[in-house]
Amino acid sequence: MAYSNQDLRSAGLKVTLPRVKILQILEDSDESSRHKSAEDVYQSLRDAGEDVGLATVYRVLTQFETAGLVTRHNFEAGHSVFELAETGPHDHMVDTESGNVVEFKDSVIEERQRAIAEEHGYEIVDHSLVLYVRKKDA
Amino acid sequence: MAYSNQDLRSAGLKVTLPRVKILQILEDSDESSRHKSAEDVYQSLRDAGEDVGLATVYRVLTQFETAGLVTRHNFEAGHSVFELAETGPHDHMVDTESGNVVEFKDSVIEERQRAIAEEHGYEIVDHSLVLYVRKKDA
DNA sequence: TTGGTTGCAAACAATTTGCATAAAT
DNA sequence: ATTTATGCAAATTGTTTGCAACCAA
Repeated sequence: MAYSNQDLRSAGLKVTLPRVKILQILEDSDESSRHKSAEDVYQSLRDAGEDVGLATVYRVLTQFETAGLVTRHNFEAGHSVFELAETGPHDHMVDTESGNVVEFKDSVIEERQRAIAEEHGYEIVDHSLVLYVRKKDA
Repeated sequence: MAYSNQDLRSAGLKVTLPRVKILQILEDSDESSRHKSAEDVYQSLRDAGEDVGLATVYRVLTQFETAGLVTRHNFEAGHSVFELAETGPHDHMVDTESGNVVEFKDSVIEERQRAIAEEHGYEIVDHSLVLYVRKKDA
């Protein structure tokens, strides 16, 4: 279920080299490196010998976000990280020592969130749950 | 249970006008405006006739954070907001239309978080849960 | 052809830092 | 008298924008 050029077209975006390459980079990353900053993506492009400007990386990532292809996170101040949106909604656990990110999903928490918002007369538009964790030493 | 000059001293910080004033501003804000950006604090200072530089506001807020007197949040990219730490751990609901912030606490969610981290061999060091919400139209 | 797209440089916004001066202990 | 803080301006960092050249449709 990888994104295709057709997905770009459907989003009203022309199929250009920068876009295709960036999408590829996001798809090719394994689970432990799904979350990349604009700078990360930019570096990957350079490593792959592609001559794409950093400004373009930002523009494309923002367009992808608008199109719903990627999700932007602000785990920490100062910079955003992006991830492909194909895995559906989920939350994150960030290992404070290794920087690793683990994804998880919990319906109990989801339901509680909904209920709490409702108690206050609200409906949830979006949410962000990040657990900052440390490996438990045996 | 307001913070005092003694708390500043205990944190190894000299009791200076900027620090006292900033602490005061954070304490005097009512529940609906507990969360302030550095710029907000800076404006409050100017409104109060105090001539404190913005750089100092940033420095002091960062020192307060280190000392555990305030907590920094990154609700959205681009800027941080700070709040007094005296109310203990809790989560946030941000009204996407008015910008209002509502605090809440839910032990069911807390327990699930703990359990989930544990399932992965982790212990929670910190966490951030923000619900972006919208008033439910009747 | 032609309107969307890119690269580059300049513009920006939030935050940090260097340094000489000023204030706290 | 010492040590720590402050204000200001300059420097950084992450991100956005203006614009002329460029490329996909």
